[in-house]
Amino acid sequence: MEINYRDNTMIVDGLPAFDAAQTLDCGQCFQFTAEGAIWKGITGGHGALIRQEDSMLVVEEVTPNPVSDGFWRRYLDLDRDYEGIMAELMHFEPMRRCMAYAPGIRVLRQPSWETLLAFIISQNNNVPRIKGIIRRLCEAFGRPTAFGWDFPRPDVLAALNEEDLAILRCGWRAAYILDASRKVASGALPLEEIAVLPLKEAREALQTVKGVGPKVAECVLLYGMGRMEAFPMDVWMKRAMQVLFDGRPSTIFGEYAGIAQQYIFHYCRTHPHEVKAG
DNA sequence: GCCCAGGTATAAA
DNA sequence: TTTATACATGGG
Repeated sequence: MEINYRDNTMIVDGLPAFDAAQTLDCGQCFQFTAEGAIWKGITGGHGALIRQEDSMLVVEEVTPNPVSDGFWRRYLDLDRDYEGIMAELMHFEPMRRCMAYAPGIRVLRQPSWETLLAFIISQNNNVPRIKGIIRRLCEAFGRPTAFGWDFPRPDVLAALNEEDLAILRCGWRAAYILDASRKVASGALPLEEIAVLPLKEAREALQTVKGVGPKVAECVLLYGMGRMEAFPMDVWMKRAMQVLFDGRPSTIFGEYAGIAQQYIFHYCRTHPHEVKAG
């Protein structure tokens, strides 16, 4: 793999196991939309156009940040050895099926604050509607840029009340958004510090937020804190584990349980009949 | 109209 | 400790 920076563009040649559509539209993040073959999104204050040309991944930063600052390199987790991880996961037969279906999924390393809110919003919800709520959240309370609206800061949301959030049309989750915002803004929930705690302690800290249960906490750890050993579990995954893996525990996947889970999740979402049939 | 969605808080058994 | 229910909104 070779990374080159030119003006405001990062060009990655020979990146294994990456497909923009599979990675950006598999339900792990909600701020990207496709316009033709170009994926457009803003996260962490960085707006970019992402496209693939032959063996190259092209990330064009369109907000006034230097693309060479490493944000997208970290976000896309370019330095992780996916070939090695996938070789390990290949030892499990059902994993082979899942990885063969969408071999271009990489688990993103998203900003923890955005991930926390996104997965609070995601509960008992569907992906199109989650995207809509987050878009309205950014448009109403985020910082406008030349490219679009950045994600709102916790202190901005902390000063609001439930009526202010009515425009989001997010239902009862408004109270959860406010509780998370206030805990982060006040310093009661230091996300950077929580990210490096032992897994059990990190889970407990996240779950002090109203509306954050075991599932949301696990998603924040995996997608927003770089904890690849975390393992988001939900009704789909429980069923999938039973059907595909005879109910064996997630620990069989070792330190990359979360990455394995993402392949399984995407497969189950797109093959509901197979999983339901059992 | 109907079912359901990357769940959680709450109460009850 | 486990199980049942309500919860706001709207996509399909």
